Amino acid sequence: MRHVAKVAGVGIKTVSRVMNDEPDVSEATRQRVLDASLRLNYQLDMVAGSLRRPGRQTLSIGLLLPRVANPFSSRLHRAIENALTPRGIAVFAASMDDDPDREKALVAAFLGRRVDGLVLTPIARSQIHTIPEHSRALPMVFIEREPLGIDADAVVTNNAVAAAHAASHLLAHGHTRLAYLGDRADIQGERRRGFTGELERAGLYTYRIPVREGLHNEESARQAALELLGGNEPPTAFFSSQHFITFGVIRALKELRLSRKVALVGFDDFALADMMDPGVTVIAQHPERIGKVAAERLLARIDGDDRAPETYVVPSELIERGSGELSPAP
Amino acid sequence: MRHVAKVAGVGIKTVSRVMNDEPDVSEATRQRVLDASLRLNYQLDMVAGSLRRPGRQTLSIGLLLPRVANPFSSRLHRAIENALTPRGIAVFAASMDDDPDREKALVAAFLGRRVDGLVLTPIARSQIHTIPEHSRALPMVFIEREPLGIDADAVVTNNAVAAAHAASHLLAHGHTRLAYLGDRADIQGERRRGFTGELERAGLYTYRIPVREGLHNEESARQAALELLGGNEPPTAFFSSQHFITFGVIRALKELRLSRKVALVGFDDFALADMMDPGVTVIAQHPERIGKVAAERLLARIDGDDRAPETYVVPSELIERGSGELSPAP
DNA sequence: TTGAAAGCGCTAACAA
DNA sequence: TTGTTAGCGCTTTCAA
Repeated sequence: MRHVAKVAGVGIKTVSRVMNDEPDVSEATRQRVLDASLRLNYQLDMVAGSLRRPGRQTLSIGLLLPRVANPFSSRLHRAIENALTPRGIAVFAASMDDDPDREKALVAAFLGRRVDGLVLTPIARSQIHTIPEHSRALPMVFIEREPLGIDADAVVTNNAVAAAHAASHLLAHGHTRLAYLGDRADIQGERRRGFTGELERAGLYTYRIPVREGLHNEESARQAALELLGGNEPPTAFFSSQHFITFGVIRALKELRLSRKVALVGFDDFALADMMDPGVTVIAQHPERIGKVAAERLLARIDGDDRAPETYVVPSELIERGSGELSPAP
Repeated sequence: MRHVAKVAGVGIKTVSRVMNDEPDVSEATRQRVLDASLRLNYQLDMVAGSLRRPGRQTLSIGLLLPRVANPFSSRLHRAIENALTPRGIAVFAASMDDDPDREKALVAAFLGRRVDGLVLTPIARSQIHTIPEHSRALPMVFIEREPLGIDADAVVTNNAVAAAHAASHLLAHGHTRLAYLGDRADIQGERRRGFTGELERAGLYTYRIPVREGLHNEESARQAALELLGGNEPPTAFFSSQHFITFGVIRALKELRLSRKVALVGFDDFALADMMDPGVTVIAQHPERIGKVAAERLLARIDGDDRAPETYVVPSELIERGSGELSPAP
């Protein structure tokens, strides 16, 4: 920049003004500076600039996802990118892999890079240990789960209501022997409670409803489904709390040729769900909407909004495709 | 940092040494500095540090993907993250949406943030206009396509060979009326040439092979497939150059109840491909492998490797699942 | 409208 | 082993 100033025959501050499109520069000097910067292949250094700028903004944010390659995460990522790119904000993205230590390390890495804000899907039960004290005031938005031990906005799906809806949907089709398959009990507890709560309200003995949690992948979900279907009093309907669990159930049902006999409602929509046989009824979350709301909240906080933190609930949608509308064999 | 130094009663450089785990600090002073930094909630500022470090490394790279939410992109992203996180390098990710202007703007945004390297899946035909002159020497790795107008490493799938393999696979099952459905002719030209080239070698009149390109989404692929199937001399086998085109063909075949009559081989594997009816035969790329190689090349370049750039070819794999093994009706 | 000086938080080089 | 000084490239402040 100093070099450009010299070549253009102006002061260094004038170059800064031109590069940042600040007013009060005569068109003539503007042109001279632009010419010089082009000739010298000059490019403004945002990193150095952020050091002196008030608030030290870096125009970057950190995004902590369960896994960048998981479809829900990546759609969320995209929605957030869409909202931030127009403001010139770049996104650091990282995967946490259900590992609280990794979550903590990644938060530290982003804080060290002086991001202007953080969007995170928390893994750790409480954020007291993941967010160091000196950064509690950093603009932050939590997704999927409200923060514990920290005050910040959150954007969540209506998990309990949606799961209850799935339960009543299956009840309405005549099922009384239902089963719940889920991942981590702490994270997806809302879904389980919504589901079993509704069954209880309907007068079912919930202790007779098998609840299998801690299913971390497609294969363990498949195993769990096979086991239940092989037991006595096998379920006539499944509810799965996550897309890969749904995949496991689909496999189990297909293997046993029960796809058209046993009902299934899965949380999370997925590609080609309607092309399966039968089509898979799902509760579709709206990652695009969730990401958009989260990004907007983050921007508002970055812009100084200091209202009390709120939790925003984004409704999901039950999409009937066949598998959830099967009735139990008489 | 100055503050921590004062509280610990040491020089500022000693604090720097401790925070960066440099040697030659006595355990006693180390502890005093650590105590002080904890008491003051101090956190090292990497942004400021990068300003003075030799080579000005920021420990961040830019990753330019077609779309972060597309499964191929996000798996690639994950593989790159896996290779770079252990080195403490953070990843800026962004979507280009097939828009050369956006590509250029994002490159500029990352360069302005002084990333240590760039991984990109180029959209623009030539990179002369997207990579400004002053950054031609920045460590860079191209994915899916070799760079034009710039010298850099590239990592690609064996597109032509794989597509030729798909062609011979379909020929071996007795097909003579085949069709090719593809996205952008410039980007996926290798696949088309590999496919039609093999048919030519087998003695087919390739001018009679319908080639539909420019299919930008599932719906246009579906339309194209429906049209071909409704014409005279409908194809008995399809080759699709990309996962969403495969989806469109699957839809078209299902609508016409031809899923078990007309063969299909799709480029790119996808979730539940084996659960379709019939299972979908695909050429599976290995984004994990591609990403790993790309990240390793980038790290090598960052570490000063200055050998002549090379193109690395990562083999793909034809996975038989049924749809590609159907024979034409006699 | 323009420019000079100070300093953001840090690390390299060198001195003690 | 420790500390001092200079300066990375920029923007702010303030003076011209």
